[in-house]
Amino acid sequence: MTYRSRRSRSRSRSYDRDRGRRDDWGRGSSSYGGGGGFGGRSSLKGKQPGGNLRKPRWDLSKLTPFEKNFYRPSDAVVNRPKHEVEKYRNDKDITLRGNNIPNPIQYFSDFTFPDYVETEIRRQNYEYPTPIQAQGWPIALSGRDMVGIAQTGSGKTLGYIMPAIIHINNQPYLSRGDGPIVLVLAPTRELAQQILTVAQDFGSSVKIRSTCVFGGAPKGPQIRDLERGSEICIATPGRLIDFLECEKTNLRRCTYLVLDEADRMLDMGFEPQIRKIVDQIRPDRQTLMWSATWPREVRNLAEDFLKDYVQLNVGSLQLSANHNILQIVDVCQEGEKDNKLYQLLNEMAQEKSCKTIIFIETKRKVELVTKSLRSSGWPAMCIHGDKSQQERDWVLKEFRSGKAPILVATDVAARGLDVDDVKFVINYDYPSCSEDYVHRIGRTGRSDKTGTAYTFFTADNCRQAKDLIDVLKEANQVVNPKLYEMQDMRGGGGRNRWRGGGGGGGRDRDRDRDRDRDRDRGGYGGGSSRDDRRGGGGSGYSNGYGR
DNA sequence: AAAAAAT
Repeated sequence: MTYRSRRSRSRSRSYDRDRGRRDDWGRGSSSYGGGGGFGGRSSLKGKQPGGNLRKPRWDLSKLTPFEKNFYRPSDAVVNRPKHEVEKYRNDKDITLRGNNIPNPIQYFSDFTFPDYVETEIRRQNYEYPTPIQAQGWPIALSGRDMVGIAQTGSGKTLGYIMPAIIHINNQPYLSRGDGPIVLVLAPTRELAQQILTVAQDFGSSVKIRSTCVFGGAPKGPQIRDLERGSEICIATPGRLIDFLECEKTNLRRCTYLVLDEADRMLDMGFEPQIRKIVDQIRPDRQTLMWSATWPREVRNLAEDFLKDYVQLNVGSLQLSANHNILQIVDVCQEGEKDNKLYQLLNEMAQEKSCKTIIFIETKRKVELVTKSLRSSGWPAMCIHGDKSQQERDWVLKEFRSGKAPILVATDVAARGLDVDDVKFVINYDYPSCSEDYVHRIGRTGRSDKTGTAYTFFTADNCRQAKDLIDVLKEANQVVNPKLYEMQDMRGGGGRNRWRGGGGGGGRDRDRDRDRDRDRDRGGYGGGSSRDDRRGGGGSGYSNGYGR
């Protein structure tokens, strides 16, 4: 007997008994948003996104017993003995803040997983949970809210999808007209689709239906999926609000909310949309928020959306890149870039696998460079936000499969994209903030592989020099001496978006970071001195910058 | 100044 059937059978009687009253809360009138649920009819042309959505009046006292207790902590959680836990956390550079934090699980065997999860873990040949999963799963499975701060590629998608699937299996089946139980919000369409594949890999064997809701694609199929019932919905904000407004779906059944790449979504100005959506979800939901950084804006969002949450941080809070990546910075003139690019591509073409992403600042330049590459016979394709979604999907597919091993891209591809075997990242233009640099080069060196990042750095980028030097040093890379000259050209640290945006210079950021660290120490008593790892000096790399 | 995201 599967976990699901066991669970739902033991629960089904009380659930059925409650169904009559359930309608009071669900589709009925009394306590829910005043007559007919979400917003009025569709006389809403030309309004602001979500302007039509009314915030439901949540009357939690009128919930049925089941709804009140919509989730019971999973019996899959096993608490490890304490001394092992401390050792694990120290080894993995994991920091935590919060009350009553469940102990991590280090091996899959530490869990008594439901059968279907074990089957899936075996089928996909996972050996160990990643650190984010090892510490994140017990938290998520115990029903707690959490913030996970980790770079992408750390296994965080499965970190929230697996608990989501167990969560769903503790719920009654969807009825006609029910919206999703699990909602995942993501910043870009590509990322949303990528999360969908993880959800489907894991969920399909237990008949959990996942669907993806995003713009640029026909609405029909998405609406059909929602109407048929999907337990998991992964969405970019705009299209979801659209569907909520015209009542193609609703969030009345949603009890598990994931905000992925929260810092990115805030950067992109999604905050009002996110708030509109979250307002539609019952306040006693379980909320998981994921972010690569922990700036004030994200902290504020966490304070607003999460209750008594556990903050889990894997890796250091300072801006740092994956250490499996060889980072080479070429300080040069704008006009030299094209020749240098061709030179690099020629060298790379010698390698066996040579999937390469070239990042360029503007959509127009992306087009130009792609054209020039193609006319020289390079198998390059490009992706940016002005292309039709169809084209974006197709290009990405060709790149993933290796048919088109050179991808020229704007920052639409900078974050979260998980493509196997990307060997090289070329920053043709240095990004506007160094955090994006870390994300871009993170497209290579995924899942313990190695990769190389070449970066063209011009005098125009000098205000970013200090951040870049810090990142290079932290990753024990050779620092091109010309970078120090660049840094001197404009004193240290320019303003950067990733810490508080307005007016934050390098010094502000250091202060911010120190305070974070102090709070960590106070919070759980063990704040390891992450910064001590800095300044590791030279590595064995002899690289050819400045060629 | 630019990128992303609903039509």
